[in-house]
Amino acid sequence: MAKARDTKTKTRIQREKTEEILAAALDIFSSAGFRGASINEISKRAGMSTPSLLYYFQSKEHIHRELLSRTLLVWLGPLNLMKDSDDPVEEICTYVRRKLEISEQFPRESRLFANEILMGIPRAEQSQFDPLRSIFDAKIALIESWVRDGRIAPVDPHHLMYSIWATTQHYADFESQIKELSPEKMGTLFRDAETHLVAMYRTMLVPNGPEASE
Amino acid sequence: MAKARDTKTKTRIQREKTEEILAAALDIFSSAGFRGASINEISKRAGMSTPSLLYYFQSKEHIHRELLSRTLLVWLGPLNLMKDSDDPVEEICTYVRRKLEISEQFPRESRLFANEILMGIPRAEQSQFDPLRSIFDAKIALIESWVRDGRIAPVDPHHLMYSIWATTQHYADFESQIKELSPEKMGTLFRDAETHLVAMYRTMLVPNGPEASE
Amino acid sequence: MAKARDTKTKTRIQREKTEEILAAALDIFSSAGFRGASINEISKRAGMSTPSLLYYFQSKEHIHRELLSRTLLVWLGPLNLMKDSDDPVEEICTYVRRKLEISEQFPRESRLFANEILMGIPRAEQSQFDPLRSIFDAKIALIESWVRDGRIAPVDPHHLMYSIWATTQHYADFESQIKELSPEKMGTLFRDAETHLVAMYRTMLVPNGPEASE
Amino acid sequence: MAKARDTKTKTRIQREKTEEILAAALDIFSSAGFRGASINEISKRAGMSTPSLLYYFQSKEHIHRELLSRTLLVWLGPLNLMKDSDDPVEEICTYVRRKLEISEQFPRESRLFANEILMGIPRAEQSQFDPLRSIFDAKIALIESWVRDGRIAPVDPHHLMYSIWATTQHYADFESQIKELSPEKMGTLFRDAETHLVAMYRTMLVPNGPEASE
DNA sequence: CATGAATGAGCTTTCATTCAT
DNA sequence: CATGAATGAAAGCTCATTCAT
Repeated sequence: MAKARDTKTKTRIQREKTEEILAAALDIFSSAGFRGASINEISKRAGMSTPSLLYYFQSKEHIHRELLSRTLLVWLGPLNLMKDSDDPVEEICTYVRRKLEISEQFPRESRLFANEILMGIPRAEQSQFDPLRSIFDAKIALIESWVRDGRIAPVDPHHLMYSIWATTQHYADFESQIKELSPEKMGTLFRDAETHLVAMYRTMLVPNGPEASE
Repeated sequence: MAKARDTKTKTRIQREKTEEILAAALDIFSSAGFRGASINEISKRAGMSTPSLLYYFQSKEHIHRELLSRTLLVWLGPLNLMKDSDDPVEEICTYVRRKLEISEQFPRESRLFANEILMGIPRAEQSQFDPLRSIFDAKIALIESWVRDGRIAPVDPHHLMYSIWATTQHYADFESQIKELSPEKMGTLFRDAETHLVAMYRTMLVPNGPEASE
Repeated sequence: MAKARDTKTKTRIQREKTEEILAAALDIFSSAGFRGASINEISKRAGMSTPSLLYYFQSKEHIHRELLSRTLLVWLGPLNLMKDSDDPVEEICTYVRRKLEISEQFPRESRLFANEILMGIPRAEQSQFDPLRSIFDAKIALIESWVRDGRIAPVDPHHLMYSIWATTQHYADFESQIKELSPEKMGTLFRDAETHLVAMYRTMLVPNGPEASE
Repeated sequence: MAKARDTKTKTRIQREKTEEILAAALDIFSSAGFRGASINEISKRAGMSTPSLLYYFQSKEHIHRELLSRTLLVWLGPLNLMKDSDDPVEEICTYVRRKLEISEQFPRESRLFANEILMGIPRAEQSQFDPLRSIFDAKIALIESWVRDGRIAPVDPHHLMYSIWATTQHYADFESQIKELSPEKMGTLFRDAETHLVAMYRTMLVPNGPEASE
């Protein structure tokens, strides 16, 4: 009845342990997948016994769920920042830049997220992805309005979004392949990627003058 | 001599069973990951006992290895077809189309492949990626020559390739996310994606400003 | 109904195959024990499929049983040759020599036999050891008569027999230990053993003259 | 840290369980051999679940290794006690008596040991026999010195040792055969064996012909 | 005769989880 | 709070054996 997970108000020590567990779990889950990870391994990396770990989290799934929730927040950060603007092309390019930065700084989170989707979103409850859905719809509407007003080139907003996600997340999710194929480019990978992607999306999105359209 | 896997020349029944196992294994591996998949589940789906399955494949790893090899062949198909051409922009656009078609027709293979890379390409499977490497280098050199000759817009060949892979594979690998976010678009997903991607890469690659085009 | 094991009259080919199987099985059983040996391994070494092997022998146990029977015959050979004689001491020494020769020439058989006894004679039916029992009793009686007549020194016939068996079989059964402890003596092992053992038993058995026998 | 086998300092319960497991394992290993024994059987006899057993010992091999180590200590006990002495013949006879006592009191250990050697001392366990080697060499040298000084009859020390081992261990290792052949002698088996063996080795080792004795 | 094919039973081991202290 | 102890379930895999051809 005194279990950490039952109380809303946590002591400092409880919060610290929770973070240590999540840090360890992120390492393991992101490099072995949910099924490939064992809570023994996680507890060992977190420097505690497995029963201790399960004192803080009801089950392996609960740890994973919490990690996924946090990852989603990180993931949504750049998207939340995309607002209507005087310069929609640059607004989108900024989104690309921020999204790429997330890949660079949170590659394990990106892989955790990718794995979840790759496996068909099996565990996460519908509800976990709800925030994403409503924000996504809003931003799609925003881009649609930009297109409608001729402020960016005509483009399918959904596929634009998917392209941005794909290209930016690729550098985190497929890092091992990139390392395998072009190890010599790793030093400036994210800088070059930014240059490349921003150029690509800018070229694509700059609207033709109304006279030259078509 | 006694076991199916020992013989080079397979009987009809061996070929059939082998294919049935691989089909079942592709289902399971692509939706559960290597560790998440159990050979019990695979054998059940293939309609045979687990020892029967192991009569045809030495181990779980051997099944996975074979699947990965075949997947790599499929994966390399479009890349192999990319050749020097009078119209390099269209050559690349054709590559994009073919790569997208692979995603549409072999989504499970794509996810198997993605999972492998996401998990960091475990050492055991590394050598399997060797053929990819040499073909990749050749095609990078080809694109470089097109850039050098001014036949396509200046672009970093590596990042162009990564972008193409990312954007085309996304439709297979992140399908569950797409279904979650825009179920109403699933009907024409790949057609729309093709339109979008081909437009994007064409815009990006056409060598000169619009005034000088053609 | 036509199975080889059912018919008493075997064709030449059947006899050959049977021998090949037994030769392979002796190798495996003697170096891995009954449980440690697998019929797959045996059939592979015999150069045939496992079902073929089981065509000639009903089961793993049947192979083992046949091997054990044959081994017993070999084992009994020297004992059978021990007869009443003018010089009982030499008769026993000759038995020692012959028994040692068996160890030298049939070490695998000796180990098979030893393993069976070590494991408590679990499989062999009572009946298999019956011939040994009656011959043993006869020879014990013979030795007893020699002792009674003062033709050899007073000795407990049972324990004399056990000593001879122990010391001669040791060179086959514990060969790996001897190799480990005195590899430099392996070259002349059996010659030295013979010298040593014959001297030991002769010293022990030579009767004191009647006047000196306390 | 979490597992019993990781800690150097064991709790009372750990020591107890460890001993229970080893007791059960000795029963099973000595009567079925390493391969023939299953940890399921061992855990059942020890009154615990198989995972519990594996909580105390990493693997089947580890249990066996520990048993073998302990057995070697018991085995070496009498040999260690053999020292230079005023009466080398009696010293050796005492060794024989002690060795025989070990066979009587630790027959399962003797069979475990014998089985290991019979199977050729699998590589994994080889290093465990190192202590035996050095002690053996020392005692061989001791006996050699006795021979050199004429304090015992000329004898090959290696073969003397092998004879002693063979004859004393025989009563443990081949017990089932003895029971089969002379059940009526089981009551006084070890007492008779001692009489017989001590007489045999004394006769053999007393340095001079009977005329000069004392 | 010979063997490819098939499988139930069993093997060693791992894992997520519970419980008592 | 923390952990030593315990286990049912399931994993990958081996094995002796059967059966149809």
